[in-house]
Amino acid sequence: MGAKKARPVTLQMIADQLGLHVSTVSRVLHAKPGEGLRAASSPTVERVRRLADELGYQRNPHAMSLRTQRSNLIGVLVPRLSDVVLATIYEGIEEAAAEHGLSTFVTNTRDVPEVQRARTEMVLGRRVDGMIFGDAHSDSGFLDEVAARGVPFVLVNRRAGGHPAVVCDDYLGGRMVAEHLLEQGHQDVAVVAGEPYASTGVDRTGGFADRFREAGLPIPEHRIVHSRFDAQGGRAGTERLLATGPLPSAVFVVNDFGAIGTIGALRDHGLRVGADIAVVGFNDTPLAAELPVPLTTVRSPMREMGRRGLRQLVRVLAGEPGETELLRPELIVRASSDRAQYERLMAKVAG
Amino acid sequence: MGAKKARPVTLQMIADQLGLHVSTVSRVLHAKPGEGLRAASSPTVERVRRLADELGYQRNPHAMSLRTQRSNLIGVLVPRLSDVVLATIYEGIEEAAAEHGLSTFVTNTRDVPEVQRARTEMVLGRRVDGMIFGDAHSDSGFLDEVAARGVPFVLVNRRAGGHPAVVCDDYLGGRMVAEHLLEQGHQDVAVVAGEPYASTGVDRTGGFADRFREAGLPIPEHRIVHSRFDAQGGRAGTERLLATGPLPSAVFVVNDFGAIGTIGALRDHGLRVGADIAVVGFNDTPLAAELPVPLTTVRSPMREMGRRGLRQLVRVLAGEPGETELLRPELIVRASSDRAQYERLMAKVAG
DNA sequence: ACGTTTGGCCCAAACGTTTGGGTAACCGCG
DNA sequence: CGCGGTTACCCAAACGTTTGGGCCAAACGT
Repeated sequence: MGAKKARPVTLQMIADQLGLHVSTVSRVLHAKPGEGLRAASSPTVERVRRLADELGYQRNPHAMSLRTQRSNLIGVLVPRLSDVVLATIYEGIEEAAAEHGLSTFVTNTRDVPEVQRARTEMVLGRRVDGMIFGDAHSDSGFLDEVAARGVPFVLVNRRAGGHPAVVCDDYLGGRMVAEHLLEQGHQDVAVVAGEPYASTGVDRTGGFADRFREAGLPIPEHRIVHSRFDAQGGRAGTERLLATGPLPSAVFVVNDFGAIGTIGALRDHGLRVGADIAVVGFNDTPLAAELPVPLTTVRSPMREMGRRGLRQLVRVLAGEPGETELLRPELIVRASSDRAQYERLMAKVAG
Repeated sequence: MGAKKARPVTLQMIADQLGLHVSTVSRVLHAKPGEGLRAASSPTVERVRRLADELGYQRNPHAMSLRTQRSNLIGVLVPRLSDVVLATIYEGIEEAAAEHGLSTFVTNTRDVPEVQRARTEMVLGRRVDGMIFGDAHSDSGFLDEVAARGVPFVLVNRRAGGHPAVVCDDYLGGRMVAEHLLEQGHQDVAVVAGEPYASTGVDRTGGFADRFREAGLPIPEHRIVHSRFDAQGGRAGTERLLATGPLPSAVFVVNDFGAIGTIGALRDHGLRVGADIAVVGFNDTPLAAELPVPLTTVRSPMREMGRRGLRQLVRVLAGEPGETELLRPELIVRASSDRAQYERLMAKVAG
């Protein structure tokens, strides 16, 4: 039979064993360099330190949180963690949090406003020091309320209402895609634009449309459809596009997973991606490169976004003002929209 | 300017405002039905309840944890959350946890033993009530230690060393795939078997190989390669397979993401999945159905696995013995390995 | 020689709960 | 009228820290 779970070591035990007072031990073990210098003589400090890690002392976080009114906990809300984009951002957050001695709670809101509210309350009930929202909706009413309550937070992934946010420069990303398609000679293009409440899709679409307008090729209304961010959404959006007019020569789907759905829908209509029609996604998720016809997409620094989001939050917690950061995207051209690459690919398959 | 962050409401405040003692308020608000019935008269109970939610009272979890030595927190370790399989399992865990009034910490270990150790210590340092490991290695030394320390835990995703676990019946899943390929007439098959320390890959491969052996077609050593669980791994494993002999007629990749890499590698070699070679994955991740040639795979109840894992942990926390559960997988046949479906698909594209 | 500093530590309160044990007032009952 | 039993509370300790304020003795300054 295993060891019973022994009662954890406390400052008190250490103090008793050394004939010291608990406050002394506390200062020795936890005082930041600079204060608490006169807490104990250096031989005493040594004895305390030695005994502490001999016994495997670990500070009780509940007692500490209770006393200091600081939990070193932060809450993270995302639409869904099974979306690899959000999962990767969260990995960045968690990684950086650990480096700062913080722990994170993360939870799904499925983009449902009531769930966002409920989960926020529950997270706040856990007395987190701050929050990170990855699921902001552009009508920022809810976030305004949270801000008004004095809860420190930052946004990642999506921006909203001028709250401090760390996001990809989605507008620029959209422009880059447009630029690329223009270079490839496309004149009649369409967009599967994602959810209208998410700045990601809106900004990507905005940049894309602006660039085409500047090129004298404004994109008509009916060439832009909204959809969910998953494969099903991409598929449905694409079906709608195909139903409402002649075939465009290229389609920009604001999300790689949506693009997968688009590719499926095109296939169902007997269309060959890369030959009959160009497709471009966004985010450069790992599967983009591996598709039978590799997908052109825009790489967004997701992990870095998480890391920086956390760093911003730490700043806010320290009382500094939160800043908004725009991270630079990078266009990754592959066969789904590049004639030359496509030809080479086909040559290989045929050969 | 927003409201300053008001000091949260405490039992004390409620008690003072009502001329009651804090202990009375505590019992009124938190006593389980059955005890504390005689804590207060029903008009008093009413007054307390009303005031409490008028002021928006929320119990301070740190104070409670400190006093009761129970944190209602559980720690979850996974290889990586950006793997949609683990993310989905975690969603199940988190969902069920919320229903039980528990909160979860989750963190990545990247399957690196030192990281597993370090993160476990950090999680335990947060005084969680129990843990769920999704990253067990089959040499279960580390987990044995954790168990010996009296930490309550259960495993999900991968089993190891007889510790209570909730996993897919991977062996059966492997057999199902073999059965299917045998029916399709395959005689020379290969396996991309994943990491050798993960029971998932090992069991799937085991079931698959056993069934083929029973059919009188034992799979030679060189037809089984190990690899990482991601697309890169699948690609690398497949390259090795292709380099070491004649082309097999089918390849079983123990993970959908690996299969994506396999498909990419095959494409690079000018091979058409579904025509020149059959491919089967595992897990039925959302993209499997949406691939240009939809992927045959085995559906494993990932979310349910998470939910049940948490339920097992709750049982263990209640002092009952933890049980191991095997969840039933389901074969999903698609065009990547089914001649008829493939023909139909091609007919549509051509037509 | 005597006041002042400072080094090295102790004291005690406080953070917000929970919980085992009171204790008055009241009721019913014989 | 006296007594046991409720009913409706209150009391206080405890959980493990942190932190502002002591206090005593030794070292220092003049």
